[in-house]
Amino acid sequence: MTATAHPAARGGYAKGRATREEILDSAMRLFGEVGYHTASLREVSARVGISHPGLLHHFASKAALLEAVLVRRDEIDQAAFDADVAAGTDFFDALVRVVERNAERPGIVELFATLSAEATSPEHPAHRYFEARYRTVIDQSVSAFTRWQSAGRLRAGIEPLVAARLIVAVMDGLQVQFLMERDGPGAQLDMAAALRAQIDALRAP
Amino acid sequence: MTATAHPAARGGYAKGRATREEILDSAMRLFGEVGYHTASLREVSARVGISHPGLLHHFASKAALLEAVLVRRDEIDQAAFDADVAAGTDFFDALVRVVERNAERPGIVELFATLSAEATSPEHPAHRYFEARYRTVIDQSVSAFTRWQSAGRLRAGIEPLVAARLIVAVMDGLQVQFLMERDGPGAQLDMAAALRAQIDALRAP
DNA sequence: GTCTATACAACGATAGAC
DNA sequence: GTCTATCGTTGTATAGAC
Repeated sequence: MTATAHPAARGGYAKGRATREEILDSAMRLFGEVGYHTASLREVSARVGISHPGLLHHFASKAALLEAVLVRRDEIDQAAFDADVAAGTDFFDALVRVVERNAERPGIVELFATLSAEATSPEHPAHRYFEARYRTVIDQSVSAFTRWQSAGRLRAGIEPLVAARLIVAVMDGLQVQFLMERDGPGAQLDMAAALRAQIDALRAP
Repeated sequence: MTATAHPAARGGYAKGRATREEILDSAMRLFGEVGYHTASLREVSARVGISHPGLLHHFASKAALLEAVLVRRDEIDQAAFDADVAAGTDFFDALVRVVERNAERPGIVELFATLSAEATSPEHPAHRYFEARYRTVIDQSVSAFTRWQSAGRLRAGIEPLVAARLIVAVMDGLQVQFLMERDGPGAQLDMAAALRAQIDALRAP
């Protein structure tokens, strides 16, 4: 089926680390395009120009490849978020900026939206990853809302934990609507604006 | 419109319908247990007691079987929702009751949460189904919030369309958190209570 | 350590017999 | 309407070239 490139065509064998990065790039792109389940290891390897057992030398399984993609993507996003917060940006403003950046990369949004739902199953290879991720984001949001509460800025009758879960739920849910309408007619959903409205709604009047 | 195309002119439907129902029952159960992708046609057919080409005689593809399951599930849910509204229940109270019922059926919640994310892709067999579903729910919510607005009950600065999208986003997002924590320690997430908090947050103070 | 080649069981789907 | 047989593709495992 595919014309497998020979090692010589790719510059020899001494490319271990570089090949790994190429695989990660290729996999992140393909997972984002067609989803994790639909993407095949043979297609990822073909795009890199190696055989699929060649890929499996760098990543022991498809699940391991997925996890590496997730960790890598998270490092990039987390770095941008941390930079914002370190620069003095308000926590929720920094969240809005994350959403703004995501709106520019539908492929990544699709990957995370699909995976966070799949990974809900305890047996899914990315389950522990997403569990930890949700715990972290919710904990940080609870802290921020608790500070609001102390300053009398949190809407009465809503606990910080519930507010935190609603914020995270809105970020997740908006992604699905954003993706669902991306090919349709009319103006596209502005996720960042909707998130701002949600933050306002949780603010004391 | 639907992809469940029957061979229009065919004689013997008498026994076919019963088998069809058995397949639908079995598929809905298995999809809910292990998810759409993990479930195999061979397993569904084995539970019914036929071969998998036998199943494919009733449903042209795995995707067509999925769509039939979704339509069937939706009819049941919609009937319960409509009954609530017909009995004079407020629109948002009826939504909360939908969520309450869902909390009793994690398998169905997982099926819908996973699929609504997957079906985001325009090529997915259930894409058109979910697109229509979202349009309907959002339209109904917009109507309800517009009535709120006329009565001065909608929080100032939030448009009915944005409020509607936030409600739907919260319902979707809470499902992911609910599923993600279902096997973990501690008390389980109360989706209905969180949805009530969200509705309160969108109410004029 | 890096990679190709090959084999395997399970999958969705199709063809044709009864 | 349901079967057996078969196809191409998938994730994965192993053997071995350099």
